[in-house]
Amino acid sequence: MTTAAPPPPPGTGSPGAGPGGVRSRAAVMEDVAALAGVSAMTVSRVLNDPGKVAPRTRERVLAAMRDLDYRPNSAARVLATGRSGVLGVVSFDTTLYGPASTLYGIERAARSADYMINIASLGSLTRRSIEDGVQRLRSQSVDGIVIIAPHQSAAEGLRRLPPDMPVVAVGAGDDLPVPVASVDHRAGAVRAVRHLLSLGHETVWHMAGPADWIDASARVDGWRSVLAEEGREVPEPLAGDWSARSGYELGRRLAADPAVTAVFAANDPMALGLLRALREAGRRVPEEVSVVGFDDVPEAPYFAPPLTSVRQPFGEVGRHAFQLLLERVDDPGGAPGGPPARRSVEPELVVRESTAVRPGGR
Amino acid sequence: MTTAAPPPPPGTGSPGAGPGGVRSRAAVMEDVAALAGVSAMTVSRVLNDPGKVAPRTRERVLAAMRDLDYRPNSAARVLATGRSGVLGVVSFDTTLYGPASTLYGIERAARSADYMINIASLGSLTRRSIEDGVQRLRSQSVDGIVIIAPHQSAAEGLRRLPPDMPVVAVGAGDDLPVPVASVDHRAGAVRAVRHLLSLGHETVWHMAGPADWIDASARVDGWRSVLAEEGREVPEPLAGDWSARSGYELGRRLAADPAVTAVFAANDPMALGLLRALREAGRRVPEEVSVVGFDDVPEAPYFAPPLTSVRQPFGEVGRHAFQLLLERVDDPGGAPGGPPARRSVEPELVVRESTAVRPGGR
DNA sequence: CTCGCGAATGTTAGCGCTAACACAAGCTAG
DNA sequence: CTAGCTTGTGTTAGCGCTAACATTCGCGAG
Repeated sequence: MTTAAPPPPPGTGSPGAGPGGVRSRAAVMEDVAALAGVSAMTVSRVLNDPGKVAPRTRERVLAAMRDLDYRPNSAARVLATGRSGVLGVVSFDTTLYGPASTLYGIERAARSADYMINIASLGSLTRRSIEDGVQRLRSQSVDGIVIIAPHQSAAEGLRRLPPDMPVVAVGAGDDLPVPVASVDHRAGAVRAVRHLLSLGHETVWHMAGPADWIDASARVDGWRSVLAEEGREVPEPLAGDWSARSGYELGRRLAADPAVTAVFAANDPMALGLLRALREAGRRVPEEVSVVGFDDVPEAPYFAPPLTSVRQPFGEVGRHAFQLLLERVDDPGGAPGGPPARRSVEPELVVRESTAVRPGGR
Repeated sequence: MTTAAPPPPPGTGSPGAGPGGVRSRAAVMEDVAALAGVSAMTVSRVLNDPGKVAPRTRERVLAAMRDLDYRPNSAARVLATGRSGVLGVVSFDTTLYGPASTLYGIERAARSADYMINIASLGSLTRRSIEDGVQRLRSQSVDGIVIIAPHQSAAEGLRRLPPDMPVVAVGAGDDLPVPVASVDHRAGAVRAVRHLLSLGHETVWHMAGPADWIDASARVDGWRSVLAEEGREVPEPLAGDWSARSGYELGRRLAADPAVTAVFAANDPMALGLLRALREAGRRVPEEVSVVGFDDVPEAPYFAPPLTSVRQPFGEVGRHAFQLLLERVDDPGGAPGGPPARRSVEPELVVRESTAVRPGGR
């Protein structure tokens, strides 16, 4: 636009005019320099290294910037420095509570460090689409990339990344070649299941997430390990797709089985679907069946009944991801050799009214 | 990084070597040109205007690009052309279902037109913070900005925008100086209220959103106008903050009033809170009280009971916003004089089990 | 009084790309 | 067989900024 557009029609006043002159295009560094009576380099220094400019000069330059409403052109800065102050985020379905909250956490952390966020959300979860997202961000000269895609396919995609681009992953597996910030899903599941066992239930059924999601399988692991450790029977887990709908459909199967007295659902929407299925089957919660969810969405306390759930500190995970990425950006070599950094947060069990002592229990 | 970093440790082969050498820095256009035996300009043309290059040459250039894994540097392109292929989105709390879904819709539309998305999410809704978000995006050289902030303060902020930046708003008021894509909240409220009246309810209570949100007041308007038109009593609306929590708290007041037989809640989470309050007060839904929500979140069919709600086509609104913005970007002058474009989508009422004929009614 | 040094500022060049024009062929029309 | 076009390609300059080096000035040490 700057050079291609014809000059504005004559007579259109003079927006952002300097003293006297008619200025119509946005001010550039040279304009500020001229107005302040210094060279462009000095203006640049005021922006990037104010200590190196004499206070009097600095004031003059700052005043000129204000007068002209000067705003540095980031493209030019990127071209000259190779750094953009922009981080890329690759994410799948930002409509889901988890990804959305994580993204939000990253964005807040980034903002406070004066970084901007470029998002590339994926239409599907495949190695290809992840690589494509990374490439699209790369060509935007982002300084680093956060990948929110706790999915098998992400793990594969992450192994074939360009080595010169700092990348961190959120909530992905343990054996990745990049730093990972995550919630300890396994520990969360352990807490949920222990809670149910402590209420006297013989065993705990599990409504899992999709098998190819890493969070989902970590929760299955945690659930299974507690049952094994305590010598309980391990029922076959049912796999849903995170949606309330799938929770409802699988829930009807569980509701029909009188042996089921405690269910650990892999997320809150599935737990909601399950609650409906139980209600329709005439099985009362928590009197006959106890239910625990995962996520602790803000609505969980208002489910029928209020849902006991494992709270995921998404905001904190987002902050950690940002921190890890920043470390990589500032030190691109970064601890080569050793395994990449992990930063993991323990989720917390929030007990509400959907869990109770087993009917006829201890 | 490019120029500032110290040279790589010796032994890593010569960076950017010619044929036969080890190449370490990313390839640039000049490298591709050399390999293909043409000038950089021809490479540029292959990228931007392939028709102007002879087929044989084009093939050679494309092959060279592949060989070198060449990826154009967008910063340089921006600097040279003034266009970035990036759109900015200013949004408030992308954790909420509405903004998140709209953002997602915009992102999908943008991706299919090869645009990238830069987000600036706001910590608070004030004129200042909106202007700040716009400025941060502007300095990133975005081609245009979508503002998702259906709030009074946005309206104020929008009036003082730089005139040279294409901006569209999502779901904001009617009298804005920029194009607006939105859901017709008023029509949605009208449908909800008419539905309740058609079931025989004498009148309909309203649990509103925050008064300074434009969607909220449009829904209040719709609700009030139907009642007025039909000559019904208009109860005082109760204003919440969109959260299930506020729905619960206000809901307790409504639940205590035996005159209340039908409530229209301004969104689904508030309706959820209300459902809990009614349940706790022993008032059965829908036998004693009918409830309608707004948004139709994916979980609404699994509430207790499944919630009748007004479905907002967020994805479609996102697409419209993107379209409007694209029109502005391609034609910056764009219909000056006349009022800016509006594109509004009618929401749809989805009837489920939370509404029924008034107790003892016709 | 002169040298040297640090602080403040200026100059030059170049980041990678594309607009605008220049040029070299090959062609058709007169 | 030359003017005049079209087609394909190259050359030059510059987008706005900053790294690296160059210059100027003032001041205390020798």
